[in-house]
Amino acid sequence: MSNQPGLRDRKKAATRQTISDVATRLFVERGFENVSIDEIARVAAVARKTVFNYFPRKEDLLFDREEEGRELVRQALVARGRQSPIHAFQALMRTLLETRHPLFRITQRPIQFWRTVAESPALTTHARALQTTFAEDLAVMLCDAVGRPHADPEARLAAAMLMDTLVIAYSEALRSFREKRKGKPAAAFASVMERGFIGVNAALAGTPYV
Amino acid sequence: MSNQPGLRDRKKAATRQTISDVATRLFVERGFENVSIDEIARVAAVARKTVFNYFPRKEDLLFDREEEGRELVRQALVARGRQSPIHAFQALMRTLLETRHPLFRITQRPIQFWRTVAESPALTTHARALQTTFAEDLAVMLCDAVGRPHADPEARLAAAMLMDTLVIAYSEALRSFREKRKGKPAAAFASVMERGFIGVNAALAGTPYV
DNA sequence: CTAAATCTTACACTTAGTGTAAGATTTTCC
DNA sequence: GGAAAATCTTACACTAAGTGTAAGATTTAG
Repeated sequence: MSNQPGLRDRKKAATRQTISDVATRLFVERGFENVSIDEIARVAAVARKTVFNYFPRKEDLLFDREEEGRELVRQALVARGRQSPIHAFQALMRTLLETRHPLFRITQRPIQFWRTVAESPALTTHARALQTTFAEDLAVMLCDAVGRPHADPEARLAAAMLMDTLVIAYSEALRSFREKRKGKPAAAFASVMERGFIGVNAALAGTPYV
Repeated sequence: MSNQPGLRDRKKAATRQTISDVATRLFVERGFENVSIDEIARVAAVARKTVFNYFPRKEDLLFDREEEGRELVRQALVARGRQSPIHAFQALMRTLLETRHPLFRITQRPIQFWRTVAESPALTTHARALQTTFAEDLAVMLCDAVGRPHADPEARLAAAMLMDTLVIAYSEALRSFREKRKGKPAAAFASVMERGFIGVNAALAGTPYV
């Protein structure tokens, strides 16, 4: 089963990457609404339809790395041993922050990225939708971890609160980075995160999730 | 200053209502994506552009009563006396539930409404965006109540968690209504709500909000 | 090397949403 | 009561996102 990528797959990956790179650059430079798919296709030297082949919606051109975080959490939940799922999740987040994982690292790139998002209503809406989708997926993972049906409201509550916590903590880290003075971004992140975790643990007390 | 509505305003209100009614009926009957603005304009006997005059986006044709809840919360927060803002908010929600306020009442109409939303990706996304917007507005109100700057992460955390709680509680009430057997919807609502409130109060302990 | 599978492309089409200016109606003010 | 100002509706033209289809090009399999 030594399945090397093959020429076709390599070309596809290259095309996809080219389109994504061109689009991201143009969006950051000139704003999401001021760049048309036609222009992206032209600059990437590809047909308009090809852009839609890889990215069904215009917003997908920018948000292209969602699966990473999901997979990280999934792994941590299956390998959690005797820990409760929520504690495993919280431990993972603390580890990612302390080890300066790329997803949590604050540099100029994410600053630019999120400024571009904030300046576009469509992108802001899409980011919110992604957050909710992620929370729903997390809820399903939590249900699976304790063997409850997928619609369990306790899991949904936990997942939603955890995502809120992380999103707000991250946005505080970004702000702390922009306003140089007040301490390190990681400290701002941890401060909000620990407060949120306290809330989640209290809300879920007495359930198998915590 | 006895400013009665006047003919023009009455006509405007009537036109707006007609368009909204026609649109809602068609969406519920045939699905959001299967009804075009052209058709709504035709059935409502109005120009296409007039539809956009009243409802800038297609989604706005369905979500037309957002301001009510906001105003309810605003009132409760200014008239809260010596209560903390979060307790005032929670007390308001309990009252609305116990007094069977229209916004919380579960009948066939909201069931249909939310089924229509659930069947359309665009509407689902829009509903999520509205939830987040509401949470942000609530955060600002909380900040104002205790005299802190608007971006305070503690207020944002509290507001986001409160909104999650209410949305999930409401969706459980809807479900309890659909699956007749298990108890009254209000009980399902209260159960999730009280759990969420415990979490929020724990997360915000030690702050002026609680 | 040929045939099947797959990717890219060109073309045509639907629909959301915007801009503009002209026509119709309401309000205001003399 | 009537003319002018303000406002609403409408027609028209336009941009851009997103979809469907079928033909051409390229890679893969046998």
